[in-house]
Amino acid sequence: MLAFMNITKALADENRVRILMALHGEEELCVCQLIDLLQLAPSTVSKHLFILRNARLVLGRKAGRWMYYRLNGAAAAGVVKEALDWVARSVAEDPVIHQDKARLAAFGTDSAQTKCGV
Amino acid sequence: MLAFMNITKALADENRVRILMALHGEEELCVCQLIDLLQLAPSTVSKHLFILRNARLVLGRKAGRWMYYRLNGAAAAGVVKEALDWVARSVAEDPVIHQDKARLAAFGTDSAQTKCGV
DNA sequence: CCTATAATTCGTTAAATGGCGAAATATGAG
DNA sequence: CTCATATTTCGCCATTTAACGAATTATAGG
Repeated sequence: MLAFMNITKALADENRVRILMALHGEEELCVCQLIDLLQLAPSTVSKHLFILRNARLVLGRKAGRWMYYRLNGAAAAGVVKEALDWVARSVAEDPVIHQDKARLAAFGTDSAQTKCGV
Repeated sequence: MLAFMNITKALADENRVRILMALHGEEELCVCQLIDLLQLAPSTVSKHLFILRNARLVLGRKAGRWMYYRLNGAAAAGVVKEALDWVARSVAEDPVIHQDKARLAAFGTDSAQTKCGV
């Protein structure tokens, strides 16, 4: 029950759902990209990522100075996988999510914004 | 997004998950049975039910002095149905939920506890 | 070694949440 | 009508949560 409640609590925040959906489109993203996307303080985004990691919804990989996050996919428990699928199906068409995807695509082509060498 | 966040916020409380799972086993339950199950003040349970109803996870039916609640099943939107299925699959084996089911079954046979004529 | 940068941890603050009891509402019984 | 009962609404309090900035940690580069 604890693991399940960690997941539902993690999903009960719009910014964390936006993070999950941003990762749903991309292979992985570094923290600075998520900071740029959500327009929140680095410490705030870091805490959100801690909560998502704690719920096993995302996985982190450290590479030099940068920390990359991705969805917990194949290795994830059934509960986690189903949660991620449900979220993706439910908000894929949402305007906020679409806007985020467009913004992320812009980062990709705009070399000035690409700080972390992605 | 608002509707989806209403669902995730509704699921982010253990007592509300217990209510959903109690309803998953039974056709419908009246508020007094849920009060007895959760051992919470009537006003507290009522607020939880409001939140679940607001998220469209449950439906209410008034019958005389009693209010009966049931899961929002066939009539529910896809998001809601998938949420309920995910919850059921995820916590069906949880000891707390099992205990609740046993307790509910006891209510059924113990006529002293059965206040609302079910 | 020293500096700059990415990310996290810590401490604080404002807002949201869950709990209760009291009061209000609605309905059935006498 | 009046009383008792089931439920909800309201007001309050304690706890949790999301946000920030400052301080800390880790790493790359000069």
